[in-house]
Amino acid sequence: MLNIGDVARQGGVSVETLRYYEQQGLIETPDRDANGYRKYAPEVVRHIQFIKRAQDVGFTLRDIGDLLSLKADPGASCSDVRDRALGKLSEIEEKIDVLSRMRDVLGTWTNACPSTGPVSACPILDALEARKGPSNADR
Amino acid sequence: MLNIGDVARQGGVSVETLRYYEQQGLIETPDRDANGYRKYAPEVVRHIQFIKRAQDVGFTLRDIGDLLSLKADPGASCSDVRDRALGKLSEIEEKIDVLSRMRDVLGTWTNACPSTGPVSACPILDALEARKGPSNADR
DNA sequence: CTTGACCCTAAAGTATACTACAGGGTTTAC
DNA sequence: GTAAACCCTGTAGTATACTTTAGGGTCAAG
Repeated sequence: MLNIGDVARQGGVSVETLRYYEQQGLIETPDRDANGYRKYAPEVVRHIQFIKRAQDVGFTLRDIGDLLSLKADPGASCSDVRDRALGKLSEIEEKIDVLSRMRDVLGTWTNACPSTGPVSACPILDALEARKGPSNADR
Repeated sequence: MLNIGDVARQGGVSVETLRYYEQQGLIETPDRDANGYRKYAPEVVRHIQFIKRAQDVGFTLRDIGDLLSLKADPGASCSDVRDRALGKLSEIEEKIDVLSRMRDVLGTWTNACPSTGPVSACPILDALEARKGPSNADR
């Protein structure tokens, strides 16, 4: 059995984060020692790594809670998980699209800038001032 | 002269947003009418559109404050503005890189998923559980 | 002269994922 | 026996860009 500090070290998170995850229902409420200390089975470390890897591919803690429910539900199907992953995939692709458009516009503008001369003749500021650039349909 | 509601409508923002921008120093403090109402010159609408377009290409309000300072500073050079734009450009490219990696991983995983069968045999959950996927060097 | 639309301020709430702080027990090593 | 290192709870703070709420004046139309 591990103390919270052991789990934190092995899982690569802080003890505060562990308590936070517990509070958010992402970690099963651990048993307590006579002194009130949380006592963890070693398996919880893998559980935390699951959470961290899911974050790494873009899932929020809320998403991860869902994923964990599916994981624990014998009636759930693989396609349920796949659906979450596909949903996240399109969220990410949308973000990439938005950012790519920003990149393109900024690229155009910085190329147009001679980088010498006063701000009064700055093509970037001009572009921001005039009705140019992307619409703000998104965000 | 315009009331705040007029400016809001013409600028495509809410009156609360305008008061917020003023509080943040992004809009010059307007004169007040005898009744205490803010009175704006019509030019302020362009100013607000400047802010919104800058947001559209990824600048934060803090960034925009900087940009506005440069714009107002006769001693500032065009290259100062360009530097901000280039800095923002690399921030955006970095974000795109992170997201692209997420997309690639999620794409691989969803392709590997047969989408039938119980969660107990889900390759996506397996991938999250095992030491696979990107390191969390970023975020 | 009243009703609805508009204006004002100041403070608190929203979302996300923690981090930090205050105040206080426990355990381990020397 | 004492000091460092660890554990506990509960609350508040962080960043960003607003939105909402509470409580209260003002203006134009009928």
